[in-house]
Parts: sequence; structure tokens; C-alpha cells
Amino acid sequence: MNDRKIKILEAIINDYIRTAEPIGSRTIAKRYNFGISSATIRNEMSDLEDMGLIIQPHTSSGRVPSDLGYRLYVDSLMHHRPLTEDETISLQRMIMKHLDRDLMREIAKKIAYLTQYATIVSESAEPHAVIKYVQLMPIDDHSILIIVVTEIKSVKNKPLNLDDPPDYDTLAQLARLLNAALHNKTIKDIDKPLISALLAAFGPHAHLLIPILGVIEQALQADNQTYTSGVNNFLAFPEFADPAKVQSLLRTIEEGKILSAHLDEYGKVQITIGRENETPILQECSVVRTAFPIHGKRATIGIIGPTRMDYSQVVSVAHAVLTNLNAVLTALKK
Amino acid sequence: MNDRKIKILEAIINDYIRTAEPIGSRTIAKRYNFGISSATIRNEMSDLEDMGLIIQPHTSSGRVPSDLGYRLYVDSLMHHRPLTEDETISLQRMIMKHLDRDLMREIAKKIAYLTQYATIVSESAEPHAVIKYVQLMPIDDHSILIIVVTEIKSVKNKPLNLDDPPDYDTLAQLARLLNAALHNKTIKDIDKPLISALLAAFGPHAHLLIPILGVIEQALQADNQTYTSGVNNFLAFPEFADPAKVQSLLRTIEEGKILSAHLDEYGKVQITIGRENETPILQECSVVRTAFPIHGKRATIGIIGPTRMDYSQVVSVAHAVLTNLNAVLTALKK
DNA sequence: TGTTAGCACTCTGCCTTGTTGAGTGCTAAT
DNA sequence: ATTAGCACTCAACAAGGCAGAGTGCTAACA
Repeated sequence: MNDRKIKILEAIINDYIRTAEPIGSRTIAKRYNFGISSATIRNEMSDLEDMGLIIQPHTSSGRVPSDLGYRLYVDSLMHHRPLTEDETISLQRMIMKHLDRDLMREIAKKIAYLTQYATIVSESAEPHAVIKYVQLMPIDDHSILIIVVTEIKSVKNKPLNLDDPPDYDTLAQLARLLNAALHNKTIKDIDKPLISALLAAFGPHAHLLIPILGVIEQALQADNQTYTSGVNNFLAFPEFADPAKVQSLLRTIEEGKILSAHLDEYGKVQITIGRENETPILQECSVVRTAFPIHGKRATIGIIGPTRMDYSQVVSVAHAVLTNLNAVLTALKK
Repeated sequence: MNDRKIKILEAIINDYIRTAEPIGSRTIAKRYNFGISSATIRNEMSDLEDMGLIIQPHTSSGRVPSDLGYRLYVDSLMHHRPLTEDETISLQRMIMKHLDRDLMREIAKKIAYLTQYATIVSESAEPHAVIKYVQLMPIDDHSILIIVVTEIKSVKNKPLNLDDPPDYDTLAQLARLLNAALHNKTIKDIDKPLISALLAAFGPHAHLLIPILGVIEQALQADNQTYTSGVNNFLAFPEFADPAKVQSLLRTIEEGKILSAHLDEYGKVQITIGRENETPILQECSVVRTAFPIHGKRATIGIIGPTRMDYSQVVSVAHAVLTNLNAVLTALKK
């Protein structure tokens, strides 16, 4: 594996990412001034093919990078390509504007716009989320509001209609009981003995406990809000000319299967290329995934394109989102 | 316009909805036993074409319904086709299960599943929404929670970090001030004089007012949550074999332009066919729209397919959703 | 007068065939 | 080790030809 082979492989990958056409030896000889003839390149390409890094779709065509080729490129050849200043500013503005409203949706939009690939962003509860605080308060003569605060800034509430709701002070008393019992508990900690104890403590208001526990469960549950943007881009890729393929891909995306493979680490960017994906239709795609914590929840980003995706750009955009989010969040904490 | 023409038009529309292939006179003569020959049908078809109800894509092909033809069909010929019992039960279960969680998303899914057409469901604030109740409460030593209840069951809340938050009683006092000033007010009623008055009343806690008003504004704002399902179905329609067309359609759907034409009446089902739509790409589609009030908000449904869509089925499904929602909601009110 | 059989004509879709061009592998010369 | 040259392969495209579905028109018929 000499330096020349690397150069040729890079040339093939770069050109193929742009054109989606198999690259021939003559094309490389002309486009790049490596100072070697097409015949030499042919020989090197033959070697690269033996190594499994490139593939010949049919006997007399140019070469196309293989999954393994992309893997090598992604792991050691690829360059980082930072966003322009304008892009960065616009990204930061968007984050600040939507920090507590529609952030996931807007991130999906932004990434799809920047990369021109389909993007999924999903927000779900931390699996180890704990209850911070429960509050009950009267809304009007016939209803009360149940409020559950899980992690800092993550709040769930639900109104409850009652014929004869307890008064303010009674509700405060009940809330005190709940907080004493449930503070820093996870969903698993709420077991039968605990519920029995609470029922007893609630006394004449025991009937309130079930809806309250329901809201708590909802608040702790992973409810997996998912936002998608830019799926239309798939229709422009020649490798997805077959409508049946796109249809099955869109269905897979809609079902949210892309983000099911769980990332453990926050802030890392993970790439799965072609066959490395488990879902059949995704084996013709590459997925760039990353995750970050926000508002006590866990957000996951997935960017999906053909294996011929512009990894360098996509990874740069993903990093940009992570770092700028971080910057805004830490700036706010001060 | 005799009875026989109607029959023939219906035959053409029904067959074309199924097959997407132009229908010839011989086909009709064979498939339907109207007791007339293909030549007679040809004459009638020629008349129908003169009336603008059907179209001949090219000189020697069968006929295809025109937008006008579909309009006639939809307005006077179409039959209602009720859901099966199983479908109704499953629909009702879904509604009850998701009544206060992900209802819009699930409705979109359900309709897309039942009709096999792309479905958009969007939820937005009523333009005349009023403030019902504002509440402030402490979360912990460094933050308070702002809660705004707009219509019954529509609640918005936001935590606010503070160095030195007021205590429980002070907050209650401030909330009382807010409620006195804002009860049953709309966003437009919150003008400068009102804000000045509140600022004065808040005294040393005036700095809390701005974030509070921000949350109120957010609660009253139309935030237009939109859910989409079943877009992949478009790829199966032969009239959308052109990827560029589908791409532009998907983009239009993603941008949420489908529901921009506002329906005034709740509970009505409105159909726009082909050229009746304003958006260019939608002129090859038909859109079935309806709206209903829920949780004090306004929900809008849009079902999109080719002009050759199965109107009868789509309209029936739309009605089914409306009536079953109504049934569940009124049942709960008791 | 409305209906129908028959015929000539038209147009699309599909299949076949031939041609072009890009690309390869191999061999022999440098 | 590199390169020029050559024979070979294969996809993509265009051109031609055929089959089939469908029409409009005319003439015959009830």
C-alpha cells in the first residue's frame, strides 16, 4: 500500500462522490497530474481491487469505491471541512432562537439544508431519568393540574377533570407526600409497596393517585419525538432511481428505525457505511449518527445518504452542530 | 346528459382510479354489461369529451377523467363507503389511547394506513385563544416554573433560572396580580399600558415579567406542529414516476404548504381537485382537507393523492375520523 | 333516428439490432 | 518499473419494425 495507491483511491472516491459515475484510469490520468500514465494507474487500480477497496461494476467499466474503501477513507484519509463564517453564525442564531421551542425540528431542517441529505433528529427521555418534583394545583372549580418535573427543565403536565377537587391546601399537602416518596426515584423504583404506602397516605384522596402516577410515567417514558427533513433529496440520487427502493427507504425512515442503533457516547460522531448497517435497505446507504444531552433529555441525530455521501462535509456539519450547541448551552449557564 | 353518459363516466372514473390506464370503449363494453356496443359507447364518450368531462391523452388512446369529470363525480356521483367494524374499533382505540399524547401524529399514521395516501395533520393555536390562568411556582433554590393555561387543557410551561428567586408566597402574590390583569385576554389585549401597569404592580420583581410574558406569548402563538405520514405511497403511483416531480412534491409537503389554505368550518370535508389547487405541483394532485377543534386548539387534516385518488374511500375515512373523535370527546365530557 | 358492425388509420410500447465510446487486461517495447 | 498499443467487453443510445389497443367514420340495420 504505497503513497500512490492512496492518492489514486482518494481520487476515485472524490470523483465518485461528485459524479456517481465509475471512474476510469484515463479520467484520473487527465484530471490529476500524478505524473504517471493511465496504464500505470490501471495496474495500481487492479491492486486496489484485489485489496477490496474498489469494485468494478462490470468487466469493462471504471471503478467504484467499495464499503471497505469508504471505511478506509473515513478512518484515515478524510479532511475536516469547517463551516463558513456565515453558516456558523446562522447556525448559532437558530440554536438560540429555538433553544426552548422546536429545537429538534429546526436542527433537522438546518442539517438537511447544509448537507442536502435526509436528516432525522429524535429526542427521548434519558433511560435513567429521575423524578425531581411533583406539583398539584387547582385550575378552576372542576379541574386540577398535575405537574411533574423530571430532570432540570424537563416538565410534563396534565389537567385532570374532577367533580369535587380538593382545595389548594389539601393539594399542597398531597404534593408534599408525593415529593417525600418520589424524589430522585426512577420509573423502576415505583413498585407495589411504594404505591400501597402512597395509597394509604392519600387516604380519602386515593382516587387521585392513579392519574398522577400515569402522568409521572409519561414524564419518565421515552416518548421519542422524531423530526425528519430533506428526505426529498434521495430522489435526486441516481442510485435511488428505482421508486420501489426509495419507497422502502422512506418507509424505513418514517418508522424511525434509523436511530434505533443506540449511541452510548455523547459528542462522538459515528459512521456506518453500507453493509455495516443492519436494516436491509440501509445497506445501500451510509448513516452518520451523533447524540447530545439537552434539557435533561437525550437527542440523537442521524444523517442518511447513499454510501457515496460527502462524508467530510456531513461529519463537519455534525461536529459544528455539536460544538455550537455546546457553546450556546455553556454560555447560558453563566 | 342522459343516464347512460353518467354510467359510462362512472365506469371510466372507477376503472381509471384502479388502473391508472386510459379506458377504451371496448374495455367498458366488455367489463360492464350496459347492453350497448362499443361503438355506441364511443359516440357517448365523444360527447363526454366535448363536455370537458374526459380527456384523450393522444389521438388513439382511451379516455381519462378530467378535473371537471372528477368534480362532477365527487359532487354528485360518489358513494359513501363506511369503515369496517374492525377498522372503526381500531380507530376508536387509537383515539382513546392517544387522546392526550401524540394524537396528531397517530391520526396521520392511521389515515395514511387506511387510505394509502400521504397524510398531513397539523395542530395550531386558535387565533382567538385567550389566557385562562397563569401560575408561578418554585422548583428548587435556583429556579421557578412559569405555567400558562390558555384554553381548557392547553398548557404551556417554562422553567426560569434565577439567582435569588422569590419565595412561594411572593410568587403566589405575583400570580394573583397576573391573573387579575390577564384573565380572558388575547395576545392583542396585552398592550403597552397593560404592561406598564403590571411592571409597576410587580415592584421589585419587575424583572420577572418579561420572561413571563414571553411564555404567555408562546402559549398563545400558533406553533403549528405538523405530522406527516405515508409520503412513500407517492412513489408507487405511475403518474409520479418522474423523480423530479416527487421531489418537488415532497418538498412542498415538508414545507407544510398543503394546509395553508384555511378551512373555516369544523367538521366539513373539503376537496380540491388538480387545477383547483394553487400550488403548481399540487395541480396534479387532489387534496382532501378537514378540520376539528381539540384541546382548545385547531387541528387540520390533509390527505394528498393523485387526482385519480379514491375519493369515496378518502372522504369516508375523513368522516370516520371526525365522527369517532367527536364520539370519544363527548363521551368523555360526561 | 338511434344503434351497430366493419374498416382504415393512429399512436404507444416494446423488442431487436447496430453502433459508439469508455474502459479494461495483456503484451511487448522502453 | 513504466508505458504505448491492441484486442476485447460491455453499457448506453438510436433506429427500425412490429403488435396491440383504440379511435373516427361510413354504411347498414331495426
